[in-house]
Amino acid sequence: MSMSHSGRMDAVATTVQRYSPPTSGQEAREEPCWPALSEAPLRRDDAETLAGVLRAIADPARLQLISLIQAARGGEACVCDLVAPLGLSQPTVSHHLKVLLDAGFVTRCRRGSWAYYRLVPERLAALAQLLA
Amino acid sequence: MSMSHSGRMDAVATTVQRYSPPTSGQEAREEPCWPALSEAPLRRDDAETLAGVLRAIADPARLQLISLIQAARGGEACVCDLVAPLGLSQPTVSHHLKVLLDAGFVTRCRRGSWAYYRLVPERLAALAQLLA
DNA sequence: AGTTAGTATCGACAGATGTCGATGTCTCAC
DNA sequence: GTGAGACATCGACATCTGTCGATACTAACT
Repeated sequence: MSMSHSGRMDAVATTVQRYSPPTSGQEAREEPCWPALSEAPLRRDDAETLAGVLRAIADPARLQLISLIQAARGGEACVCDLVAPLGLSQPTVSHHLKVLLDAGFVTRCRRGSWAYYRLVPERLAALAQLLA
Repeated sequence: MSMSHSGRMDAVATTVQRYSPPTSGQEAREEPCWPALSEAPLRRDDAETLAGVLRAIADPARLQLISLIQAARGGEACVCDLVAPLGLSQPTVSHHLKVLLDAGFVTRCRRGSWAYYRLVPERLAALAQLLA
């Protein structure tokens, strides 16, 4: 409520469609405010954007990925640590991580030849607040 | 928090797969507790159940339905009131409402030849709490 | 009974999605 | 430079999903 809450979705849309990976590491970006679900009526394009974000986590493999990354030491995990627990092929895991990345639920950080993924808890929190 | 929070998913699963419509009207049922997303690691079947619930609302038409029902007078709306705002055919709207019904996000109550749908706000709230 | 109106179900179809093997890209070690 | 390992991308395929028109069902009203 302290921030402007009436911003439209356009800014969010671009953020969601392709979540720019932090080119140099950290994340220090505005967490966007979606229009609350209780603010009816929801416009069609707002609904599409919101549905896109929800669809990103409406998948068992991706939910397990979120869970695994959160539980990992240091709050980060690389792909090779996630393949076995999921029981899926490496390309498939990479694909799911990319979906989560594009939706802004995780960030990627390359170190050596490994790619470490971390959660963006504010993203989940924002979504939760929106549903409540 | 007052209720037992460590219940497994099995009971939930059946509730989710086919949400028994209140045969005689009211809703007075246990709202199930999913395993929190933060309680890692998430089992595969738990992830599937949770993903199923999320998929039910990860659709623009269904999000708009939720929004429209909530905004309707008396907190309820019949199908004929929802067809026009959504711009979809009546069978399609009926289909989406059934998805929401099966997932427990709405209840149905027939009065005359109309079918009135209401939200189950606890369902959304439970989902929100789970993501946070 | 017949008619009308509101919903639900069915069958079909196009488009989206999850999955994999094969291959490309990048980084490090030798 | 060569090779090996970690990850991403590509192409293909089967399955799932949203959508509609047609039709069946149900309740009210003549």
